[in-house]
Amino acid sequence: MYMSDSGRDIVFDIFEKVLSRYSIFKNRDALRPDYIPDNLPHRSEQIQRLAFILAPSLKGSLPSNVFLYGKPGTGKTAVTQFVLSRLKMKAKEAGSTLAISYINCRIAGTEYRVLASLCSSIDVDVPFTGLSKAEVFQRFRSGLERFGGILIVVLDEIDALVKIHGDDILYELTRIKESSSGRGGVSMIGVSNDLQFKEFLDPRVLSSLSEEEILFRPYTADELYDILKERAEIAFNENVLSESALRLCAALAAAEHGDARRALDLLRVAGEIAERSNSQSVTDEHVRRAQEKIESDRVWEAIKTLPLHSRMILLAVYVNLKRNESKCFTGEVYEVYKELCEGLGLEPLTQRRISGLINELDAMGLLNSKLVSMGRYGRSKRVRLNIPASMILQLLKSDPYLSSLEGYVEKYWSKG
DNA sequence: CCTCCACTGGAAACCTAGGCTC
DNA sequence: GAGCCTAGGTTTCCAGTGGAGG
Repeated sequence: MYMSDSGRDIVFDIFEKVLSRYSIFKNRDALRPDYIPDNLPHRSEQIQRLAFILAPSLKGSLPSNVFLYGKPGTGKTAVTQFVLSRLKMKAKEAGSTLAISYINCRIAGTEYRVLASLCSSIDVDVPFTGLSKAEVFQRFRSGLERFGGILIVVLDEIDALVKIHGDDILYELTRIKESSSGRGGVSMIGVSNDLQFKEFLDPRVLSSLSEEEILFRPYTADELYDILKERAEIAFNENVLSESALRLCAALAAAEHGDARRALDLLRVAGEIAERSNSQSVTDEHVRRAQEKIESDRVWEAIKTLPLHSRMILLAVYVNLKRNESKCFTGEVYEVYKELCEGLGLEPLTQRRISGLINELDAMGLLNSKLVSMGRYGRSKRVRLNIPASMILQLLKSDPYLSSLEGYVEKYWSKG
């Protein structure tokens, strides 16, 4: 049996400590990103407008399509969920035939999956692959006819879908209204993080989708403070959170384009750090450490989910950087990458593909690549690592497949 | 002013994995 | 089982290019 110094069971010790300790949190869930509070500060205007637009659905007539846009963490999703949950309740009371389908386009990923998820919201079964899009759409259409009520479709992060797959699906959806006979139909709420996104849309789609528009400005530091204060009262026990820590959270998040989600994350993680270090209160220091932790978690999360060849590229960049200092262009990275592949008995991808993957890693912020011209000596991307070397070590250790390269990489570890 | 390097990045073709209908 | 569909990753092909050195 594992005994602590005092001779008691270590595990019980921990459990009892947690049970007996004056805890920091009263309700940690209130700081989670999917928590929808009963009050959304500084968003009453948007809530009222959205409610006003959607209200006709209770009487069986089709609401206008709405387009919500604003930067991440400005309350678009929260306002939508807030209004829709109440709409759902009222519809039940009033006995209206109303269905709501919430789809996050970035998570759904493809047009097909968006369609499939639309189908499932009106109880139409479709396989997750295999059908032509036209077929799925046909099933959706006839399912809708059978359903006979109003379907409110929320397309969250709609910009992600359109940028990759175009606006065909939106065009088809806006046309349903015209072609379907009688009552019922589809009403769309498009939600976009990208303010310039409208330029990607076909004018016909745009005019139909944005019959109404609601703009979400970034929160100011003061507004963020109000939001945090309200949540903190639900989430934390009394006198745990210092005023200055709260201010700091608001200020840090305001500096990052007024992102409320970020602000709440900061507060939650700061609370967790405080709790773990047995502190009685959450201080500025905890908030700063939370800031660092969130950033490094974000990076590690990105690395962890990287496909094998992208990981190899990170390694190759690292090794190449150690090997010959300043010079680090696509060609050299590719040479090192091929060596690593050989070491693992792996068929290397082409340089064209690697060039593309480097661009992807750049977009994720794990690498910095810059196109430079060296005149007579050609044109290439200068690549730099944008993550701490400790992450590379962590990557090597965590991936059983790559760990066999550890010795190879370590040769260059001490250098530089 | 011209050349020519070492790539870049667009486009299309190809491959695989899944799944439909008949 | 043949013949068709799609998504997603990859390869193949190739025209295009900024600027140092001639």
